[in-house]
Amino acid sequence: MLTLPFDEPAMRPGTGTQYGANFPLDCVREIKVSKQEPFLKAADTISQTHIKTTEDELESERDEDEREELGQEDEDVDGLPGRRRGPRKKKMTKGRVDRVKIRRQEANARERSRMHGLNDALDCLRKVVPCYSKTQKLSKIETLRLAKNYIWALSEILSTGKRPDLLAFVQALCKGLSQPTTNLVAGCLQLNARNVITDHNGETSFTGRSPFDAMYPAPYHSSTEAVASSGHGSSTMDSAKPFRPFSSYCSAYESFYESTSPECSSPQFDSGALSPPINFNGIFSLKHEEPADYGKSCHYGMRYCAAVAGRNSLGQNSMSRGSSDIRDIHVPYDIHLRSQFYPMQEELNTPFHN
DNA sequence: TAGGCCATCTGGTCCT
DNA sequence: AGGACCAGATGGCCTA
Repeated sequence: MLTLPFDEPAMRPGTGTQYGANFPLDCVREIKVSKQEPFLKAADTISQTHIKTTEDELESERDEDEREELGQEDEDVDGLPGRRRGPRKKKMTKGRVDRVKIRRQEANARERSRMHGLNDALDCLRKVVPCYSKTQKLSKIETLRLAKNYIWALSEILSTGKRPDLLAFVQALCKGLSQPTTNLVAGCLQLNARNVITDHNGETSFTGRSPFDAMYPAPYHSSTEAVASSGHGSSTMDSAKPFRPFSSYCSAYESFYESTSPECSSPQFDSGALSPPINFNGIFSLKHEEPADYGKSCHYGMRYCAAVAGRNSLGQNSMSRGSSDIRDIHVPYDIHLRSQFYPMQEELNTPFHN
């Protein structure tokens, strides 16, 4: 018989709600110990403790099943031997029931593992779209929508080579997002969230006094102030703190287009007291600071930077504004510093290559 | 308390 | 046969 029968307390429904009613607690302990492929281990545990240790017993049960199929099942349900139609249905002996249960648990473990992999990938995606926060994560669907909008918006910038309207950029990001997420993104980008409204069709619209006022509602606002002025609750304000503030996008944006915004040219900004974490989501970055997950994001960014670096002499600050040729787009950030990281690149990308 | 989001289980389908 | 993938069902948690 099985070493851990299903009528054991550990296997009863309700004893391990996090891992499902039928998931053995021993496996849970192993799962918590091992972060890598936890549920494969769990499946192994099931396999080894339930299958390998009872191999002989199962073998004998298999023989028993075969005997039943060959012999006893000749007497069909009607009690009329030799008169059965359709595929012969195997009788569910206790051994077969147990094996089905084990297979089901293994499949559940694989499914959990698969979903965890999917969630991990989604977490990676959250880190490379605007508005990343460890404390207040975007939902799955909003992450996908924001990523789609972000790709679209960046593609527009690259294809046109023109300075896009900043508000339009944010509106493009928020298109199709729920109002709470729109508020969140607007807060992250230090826009007045009240001015970016999502209608029933998911279209974003501007309702502020003027685009300039919406972007720069005060001589200089910290991220929390900007969001607080939106009147959309302190939760957004508090949660905005760990976000990358828009000044990071703003500075990259301005460096890209050789112009300044009132916000970023403010004395406080210049003083460095509010030195922004410079990251354009791994695509552009300045030299000030590397995010904690730089190694992950640069996997995406470096490839792009390398492509640009191969065509342009980095360090030049000229840009042919309005050019539609991507080769003419100059990225004036310290990408050359990034190129110094090339020896590290393989190391950084190792997890991805594995 | 309703609704949103999520993790998990489960059975079906497809592919190797 | 077994694994991957998918979608529906279900229950828990959280928030407005």
